[in-house]
Amino acid sequence: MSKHAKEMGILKEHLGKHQLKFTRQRELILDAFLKQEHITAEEMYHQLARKDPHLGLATIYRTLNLFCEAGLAQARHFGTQTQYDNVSHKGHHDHLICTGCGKIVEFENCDIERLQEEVATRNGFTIQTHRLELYGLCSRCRH
Amino acid sequence: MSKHAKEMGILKEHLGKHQLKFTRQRELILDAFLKQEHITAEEMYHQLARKDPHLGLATIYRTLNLFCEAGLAQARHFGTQTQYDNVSHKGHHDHLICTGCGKIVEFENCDIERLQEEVATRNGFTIQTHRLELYGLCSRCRH
DNA sequence: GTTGAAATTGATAACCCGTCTCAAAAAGAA
DNA sequence: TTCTTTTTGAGACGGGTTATCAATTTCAAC
Ligand SMILES: [Mn+2]
Ligand SMILES: [Mn+2]
Ligand SMILES: [Zn+2]
Ligand SMILES: [Zn+2]
Repeated sequence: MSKHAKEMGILKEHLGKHQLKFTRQRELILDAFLKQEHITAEEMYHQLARKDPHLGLATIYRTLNLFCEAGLAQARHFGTQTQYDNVSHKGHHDHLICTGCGKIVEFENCDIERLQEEVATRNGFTIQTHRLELYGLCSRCRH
Repeated sequence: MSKHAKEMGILKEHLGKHQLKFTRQRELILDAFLKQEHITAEEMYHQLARKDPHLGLATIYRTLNLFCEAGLAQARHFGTQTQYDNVSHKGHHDHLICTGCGKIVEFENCDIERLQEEVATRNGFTIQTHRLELYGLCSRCRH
């Protein structure tokens, strides 16, 4: 049994439902993706160049976006490039981002989420998604 | 006394401190900007084309960024284009965004802000800025 | 295992948004 | 008015992502 059998199953189910095909590239990219917390398309491009020098950047973008549709990833726009966030084996979470060194810390806070719901309700909204990012200096960069 | 005397004063003070000049374009753009809650550079470009058909898009971008430096505006990246948020006469606030009609509602919630500080402290971070956006359907779009 | 329709891939062109460049114009202190 | 400095407008440019399209691969049906 492969290391990422569960996620591979999720992907295959999504492919089946949308008459999409299981390819060597999709398998390769999923394997690499699941080893990361966050990764950009370019980073993955360079990383995978060793395993398959012919893998195109467009394929990486297409595949990471496919993972988002399948619920395995979530696209986040921290800085200039899109970060693809691995959410397959942890639930929703938000981020602390160090403006000094770029370090990213994940966190989850039910109290904040609850207050968000309250705000939405008070304004007649039904929340579908949200984005909470805290930018600042980590302990190392403060000194 | 002009309608936007206070903000014009803030701008002029900023200009003075940085040996920048007060121009017809900057005055025109500030006047238009202060009538909005949020606006993109393109929107303002088209809107002002009537008053001055020769006003360049680059000037609008430069001037809106200047307003950010002067503390009159804040750049926000809701969708694909940068929204310049009028913060001159209200303090910091966050946003509810309707994914149906694009409506944007501003809100402020001290409890959420306090919890954010707690999360940051717990992780050794000092917050500089944050971004909180709640995406969902407004009451009209839900039906 | 072959066949053949449908999906996918990779190279690269196109795209979008925003910034940069630079010569001409405007500001404003003296 | 003079003269230096800043600003402007037109368009070129740049980074990140998506669109295009011919060649290849997948996979269901024989
Ligand atoms: Mn994350
Ligand atoms: Mn606002
Ligand atoms: Zn840091
Ligand atoms: Zn709506």
